[in-house]
Amino acid sequence: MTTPFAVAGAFVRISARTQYALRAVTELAAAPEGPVSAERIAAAQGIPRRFLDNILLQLRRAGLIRSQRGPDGGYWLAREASAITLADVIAVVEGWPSPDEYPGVAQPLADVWATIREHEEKLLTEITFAQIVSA
Amino acid sequence: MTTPFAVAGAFVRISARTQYALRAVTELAAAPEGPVSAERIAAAQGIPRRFLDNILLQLRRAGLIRSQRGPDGGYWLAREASAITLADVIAVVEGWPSPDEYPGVAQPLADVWATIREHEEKLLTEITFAQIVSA
DNA sequence: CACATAGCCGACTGATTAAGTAGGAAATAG
DNA sequence: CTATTTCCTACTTAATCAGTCGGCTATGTG
Repeated sequence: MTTPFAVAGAFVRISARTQYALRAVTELAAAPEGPVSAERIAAAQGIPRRFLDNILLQLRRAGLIRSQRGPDGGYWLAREASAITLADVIAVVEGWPSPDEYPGVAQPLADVWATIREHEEKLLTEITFAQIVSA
Repeated sequence: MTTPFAVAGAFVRISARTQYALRAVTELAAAPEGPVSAERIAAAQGIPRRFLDNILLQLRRAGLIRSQRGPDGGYWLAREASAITLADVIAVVEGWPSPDEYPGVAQPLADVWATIREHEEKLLTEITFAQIVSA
């Protein structure tokens, strides 16, 4: 990753951390029953190993995934893939920020952002990882 | 602006520079005939003066606004407000980057970003500053 | 029990970008 | 000629991101 932000549009910036998180969860959703090691996820998705540890830890603390230590340990989804949305993951690693104010005549701009945000939010809360892996 | 990014959503991040640019153009769109000084814009929109200079320069070089030096000089729109879209301004200060690849099973995620991006782009290229100031 | 495996955890570093500043030069109106 | 206001390059500072480090803790196997 050369640029700090991977990008999908002028405004739509997705941090490497968020992408990695989404991809890791996707990997878990696609895996058969049983734990998947961080090592395997890292290899499959080309994610720096130590960084991934870090992210998986965060996801586990948030209750999205579970883990098991020791040999043949690893990670798995805490709920079914059909019950985890993209928004769930994003909320954990990025948080959902709140909009800010616009002075005077520029106030209507805020409505535009709100529209974009709502659309984004709708999409992300509707798409589950079950859909992602079956696409 | 305390945070580096003002934010409209989890992914939709708008830099201060871009916001200032949009607000400055909005100010020009709302103003009566004749030049508006950077000083006035800065005051009306709470934009750091020197920073604004910088941004206005960029907008002028891109041909979106025109300027006049000296007393009672200032800036005005190069075209009618109804012929300048939000996307025009954003393209100048941010540019429109291209999407990137997703490995293996996570590939469908790219489609989601694409959807978000398309919606965003559609909106931004449709909304003009005439609409903003009359909202 | 020893040992290998694999997750757990906080702190830290380096690079990049964003945000804003500085110092003046060049025009233009009165 | 003086005040005003834009023009322009370069610089400084602060934040964030991306990724690393070192070591600890749990757990299955022989």
